[in-house]
Amino acid sequence: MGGRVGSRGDRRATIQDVAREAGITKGTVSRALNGHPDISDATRARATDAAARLGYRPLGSAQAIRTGRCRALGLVIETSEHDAHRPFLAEFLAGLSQGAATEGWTLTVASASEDTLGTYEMLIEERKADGFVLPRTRRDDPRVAMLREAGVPFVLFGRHGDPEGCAWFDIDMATAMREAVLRLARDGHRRIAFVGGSAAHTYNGLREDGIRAGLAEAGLADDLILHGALDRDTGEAAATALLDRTDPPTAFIYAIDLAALGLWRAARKRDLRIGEDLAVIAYDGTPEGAHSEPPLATYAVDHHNAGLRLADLLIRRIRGEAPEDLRELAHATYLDRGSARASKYQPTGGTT
Amino acid sequence: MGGRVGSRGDRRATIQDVAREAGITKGTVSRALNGHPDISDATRARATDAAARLGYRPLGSAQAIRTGRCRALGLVIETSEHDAHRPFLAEFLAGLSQGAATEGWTLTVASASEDTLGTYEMLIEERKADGFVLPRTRRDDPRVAMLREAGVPFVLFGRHGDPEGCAWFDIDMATAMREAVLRLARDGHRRIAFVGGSAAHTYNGLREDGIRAGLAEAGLADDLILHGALDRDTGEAAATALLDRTDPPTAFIYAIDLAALGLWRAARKRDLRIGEDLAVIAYDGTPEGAHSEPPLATYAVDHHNAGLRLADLLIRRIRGEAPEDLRELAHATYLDRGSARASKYQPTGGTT
DNA sequence: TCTCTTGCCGAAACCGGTTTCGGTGGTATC
DNA sequence: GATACCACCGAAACCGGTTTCGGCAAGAGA
Repeated sequence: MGGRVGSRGDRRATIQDVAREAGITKGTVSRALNGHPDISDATRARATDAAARLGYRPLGSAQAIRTGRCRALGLVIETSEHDAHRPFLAEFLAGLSQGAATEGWTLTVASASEDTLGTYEMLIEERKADGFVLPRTRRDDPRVAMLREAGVPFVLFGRHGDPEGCAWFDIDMATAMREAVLRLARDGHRRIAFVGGSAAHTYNGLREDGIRAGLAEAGLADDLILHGALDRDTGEAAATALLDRTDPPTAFIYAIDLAALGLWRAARKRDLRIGEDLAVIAYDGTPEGAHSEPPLATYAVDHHNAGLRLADLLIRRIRGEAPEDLRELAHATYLDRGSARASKYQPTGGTT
Repeated sequence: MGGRVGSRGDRRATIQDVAREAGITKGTVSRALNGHPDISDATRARATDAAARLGYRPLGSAQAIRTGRCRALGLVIETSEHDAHRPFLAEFLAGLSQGAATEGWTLTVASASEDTLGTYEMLIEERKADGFVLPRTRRDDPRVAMLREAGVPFVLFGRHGDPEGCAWFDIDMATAMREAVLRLARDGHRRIAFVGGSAAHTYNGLREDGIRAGLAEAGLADDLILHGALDRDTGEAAATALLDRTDPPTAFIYAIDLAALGLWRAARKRDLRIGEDLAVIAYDGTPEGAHSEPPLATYAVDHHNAGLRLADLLIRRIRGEAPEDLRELAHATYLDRGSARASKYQPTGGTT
């Protein structure tokens, strides 16, 4: 069915077959196909033609043993992490492997529950990956230190405290959060709370920075800032703490969608209605947000694209480009949904 | 830092180094380490000792070129699939790669948006995987036909219409669904609906079989069966259609959690309350189900364990065990939550 | 016309393993 | 005591590529 034109039975074509077909030696075929300069155009054409005729594709492991490159990107998923990133994993993986595939690379996935660094070391030692994508970067990330010292290429999804030697792709989340503040302030809110996530991760500081910038720009107080809300339960707890203050917020910004959904429960217990008494905007773009009542306004991240870009950046890093040239910042897109409004505070509605 | 004891500088130890260290030839080391019978115990001990001293680990790609095995499991995720399985992907992947790791294998992930079979063929052609895990099996699955013909080992997560030559791991979902029917019937429900998912996939028929068995056992009619509910919207549509009948159901069983959540909206529009006027049980165990009001009763699947088992089965399949010996059926665990009750129909409550 | 480059390619070594083949020494058999 | 057999290991081929090295022929310069 496939229609392979193997020179001999059903075996896959080897470089020897190509050499025979083209009437040159296998060494020459190798150099021709890999673009070495000391091959004439005519010979190169004969090699590529013969390769195409036979459907030749070099065997990755065979090249790996000489070149030391296996043309695979590594990704280690940490099962101990809180699962805020779970919903995106499929999109992200698809983007990564698709980006790798366009260059003929593959994606090697490993998981680590405890000894994360050991997992990386094993993959390096056994040459299962030429470089790594590091998701969920921490402010001071041990993986960065380790890979830096080992001289193994890597690219961050997120940023790092010390960007020296780091290539990265990230979302301009500070701008998004600043925008969120200004958006709510424009609607008349004067008491805007921010509920952050994990303090150890870089995203949290960056989002807080944006919040503080927005608050300053709007001339509002920054006394309603909390952290540590990672899921629905902790998000509810944070909301409860804030709503119980003497001068409670009328609007919330959450660093994480899933945590924001905890506000619904906290609000119900106090007979406050989101979209009327309270406004809330979050960040991530998880599918669940679209199904709450009212739906959750959020800054959505395109994780498929993130995977695509990270694969490209990492491959270029492995090929030797300078990390300083491999840094990209993309934007989150605002999904304007019901939860962002609080009719009590709308210009058309009640008082300020 | 790592403390490798490489015989020469920082280079990783090769089989030559081990041979030198043990005072035997590299061929003998290879045979000793791979358990060939024609090696004396004494020599084998010297080889393993030397290997341990040097921290030797064979280079996968080097073995691959001779043995034809790369010691990697392949997984192709189809991005075009509806995203009912997304929430589990992280757990599932973790299980798979962990299961692979225990045998020293790795997991190669690729994605396919259109040409799924082509993706498999490419991975086979380039020997990026020794076998495949096929998730979301269809009743008549083209991947099975292709891999069967190509002679490439595979293992199904789910079952197949023609089990010939198929190894698989699956959940005994028929029993779960049958139990669900009996559970609801015991609570006094006489009108029990079943809302299935994708008819092309095997899971749907198996779940329907269980439902019908349960209905027959309870002596109830099977006129409330619908299919095609894959997400919240289609789940709501199915619920609407059923509730609008002249003799509507008082209890629902959904084949998919996510679809079951669509019942909440349909019920609200009719002023029916789940946990009071209506009972619902679903299947999957998605995290979202725990946060609805009332929480969704469901048969939860341990996807991490599924990954673990599938990795083990596939590796054994690749090593040559007969597919008939590589079939496992696990059980879903019932999460008894609020949505399963309908106080109107409880023995303590109203009439039958 | 002769030498010196230079472009281009073949031959062979090499990468790190696995596998085949043959030979050695020791023990059992006649 | 000669032969057959067996357990065991060294030597070398092999897997499918890449890379080094050297030589040949053509063109440039004297």
